[in-house]
Amino acid sequence: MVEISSDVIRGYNDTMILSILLKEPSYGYEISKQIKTITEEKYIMKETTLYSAFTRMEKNGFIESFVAEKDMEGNGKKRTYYRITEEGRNYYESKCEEWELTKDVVEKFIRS
Amino acid sequence: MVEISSDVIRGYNDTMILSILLKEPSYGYEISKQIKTITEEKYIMKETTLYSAFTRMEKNGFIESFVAEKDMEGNGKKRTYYRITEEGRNYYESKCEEWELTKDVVEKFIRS
DNA sequence: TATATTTACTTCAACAGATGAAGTACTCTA
DNA sequence: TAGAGTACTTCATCTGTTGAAGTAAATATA
Repeated sequence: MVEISSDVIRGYNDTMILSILLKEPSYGYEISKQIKTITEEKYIMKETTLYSAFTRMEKNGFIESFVAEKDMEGNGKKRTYYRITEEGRNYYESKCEEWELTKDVVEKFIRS
Repeated sequence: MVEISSDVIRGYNDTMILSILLKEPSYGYEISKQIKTITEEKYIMKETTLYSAFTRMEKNGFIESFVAEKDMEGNGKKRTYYRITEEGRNYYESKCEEWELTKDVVEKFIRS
């Protein structure tokens, strides 16, 4: 089985998280499960990678956090939710452009 | 202008170098110029990145070095040439497979 | 012939992001 | 009431990239 190495996906962890936050605010555990589902378990983001991405992106102004005691139905434990900012949206857009370029570049070196 | 960040291309610097060495042995300065040409200057590998990749890959057994005083025409200065090994070829092949998977995964998070 | 540019590297310290290990604590289910 | 699931946090370590700086031979230009 081929596995994705961290050096390859490194530049896109933040982008994945932001793409999920584009739809609605969410929190760590939920985002982690979504990434697993969306990629059909081809990629599982490590907890430490995820939470350190939150810290970094909040510092960079790409996301904002707020604490919610319970979910809408009054279930679950306290969570830290994150919401994407305007800067986050812009960053996401620029990453999408960068991806097209990266794909072009890398594929010149990949056997077809 | 969109620029490729190091975190994105990180996992593919070694692959690019190996793909050039698949054709014939080469050396730093020449490989660097080839990458620039092949990518139409969309990606320029930094010297330190390139030379540290050589050290790492030689240690990993993906490439072997030999010194040539001059080129075929008797021009130029002393160079350290690198030749890809069987392990290097295998590594290259596995990276190509990994790339297909990575592309699939990343594109699930990129706006189309 | 003197100077500038190109070729061909090397060394080193600093940095950022990913990671494993370990721990905390609450909630839900059987 | 025990165990699984939820929801994180802290910390030390590792790897690859990078900037800055330096070395030195070969070639082009004036």
